[in-house]
Amino acid sequence: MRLSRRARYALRMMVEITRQSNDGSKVSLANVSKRTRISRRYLEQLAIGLKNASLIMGMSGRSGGYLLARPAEKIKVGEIIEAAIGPVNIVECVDHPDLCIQVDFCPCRRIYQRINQGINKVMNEHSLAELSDMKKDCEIPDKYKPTSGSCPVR
Amino acid sequence: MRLSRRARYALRMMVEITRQSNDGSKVSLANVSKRTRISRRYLEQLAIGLKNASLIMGMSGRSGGYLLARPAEKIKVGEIIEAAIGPVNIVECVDHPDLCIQVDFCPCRRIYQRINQGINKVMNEHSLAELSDMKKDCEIPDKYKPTSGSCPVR
DNA sequence: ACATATTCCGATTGTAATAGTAGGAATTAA
DNA sequence: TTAATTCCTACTATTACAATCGGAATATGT
Repeated sequence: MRLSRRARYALRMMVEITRQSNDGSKVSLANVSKRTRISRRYLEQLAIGLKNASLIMGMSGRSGGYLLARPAEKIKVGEIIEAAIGPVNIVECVDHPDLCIQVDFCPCRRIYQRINQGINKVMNEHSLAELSDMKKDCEIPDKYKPTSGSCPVR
Repeated sequence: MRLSRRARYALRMMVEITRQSNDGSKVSLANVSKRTRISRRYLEQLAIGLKNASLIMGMSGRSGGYLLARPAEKIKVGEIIEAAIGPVNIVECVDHPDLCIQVDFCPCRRIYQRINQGINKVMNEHSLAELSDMKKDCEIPDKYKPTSGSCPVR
């Protein structure tokens, strides 16, 4: 039961945009890619989803880039994850009750719902601002920064 | 972020064993298969894991079968799921910190840990006995029971 | 005007995890 | 000795995910 890389990359991307965009300036995906070591191509895909969810705004053109659509305090972690991978439900029967003939008699259903609630509660208790706060050792020291090759950070 | 079918089947299997084994009697996988519509072959695989985790005991031979290794009250949902799919961690870096060069500087790590804690808390708050309790509409009415074919219950 | 850096869009391919099947050995009761 | 069971290992199919690719549209700086 893993959180997909897609979701984690989306979080890292948002953190990076927040950190780089100090005074509402635009941040290019090329820059985000350099600092996160996630390929620009992949970031582009993620950006579309985040944009459609109205979490960021994108400007095309030469000095284009992205910026947050709202203050980081008002963007919840859960919103970012949902934008990246859709609603978080650990079982299908929540989205598609008709897939299971025993939904109404399923002894486990209540447990699944509670786990779901637990996950979503935590995700919506924390904002992007909290994640982006750099008050202590949130910066990767140079000696850990790879200089080339694909992303060794998972 | 779905709970695998393997884990859900393991839960259903355990519930079925609990319900069928009233006075500590053995329950054959053939019977479990009939009632759950999960293939006997697949149940066999799951049973191995549950047995290794000391949740059930298996007796070979003609009138063999499985029974709970402990009272259902003392078996937590989390134990069953862990026996089926291993420890529940939504990110790899908990199991394998060396996979990510930025573990110590990861802004998201705390969130991941909290979500993990939330999930595991719920899973260990509930016992197999609770799931197996049949006090109300936990039985699939006959009209919903498939008579042949592969498992339509997911 | 033009070159360039960017977002934007759809398609494709590669890869790993999961689901499910299969054959047959070992065990034990009827 | 037959039959029903657990037990063990391997294989195959399917699916979801990760990642790449080509190129169009857009805007900017020079």
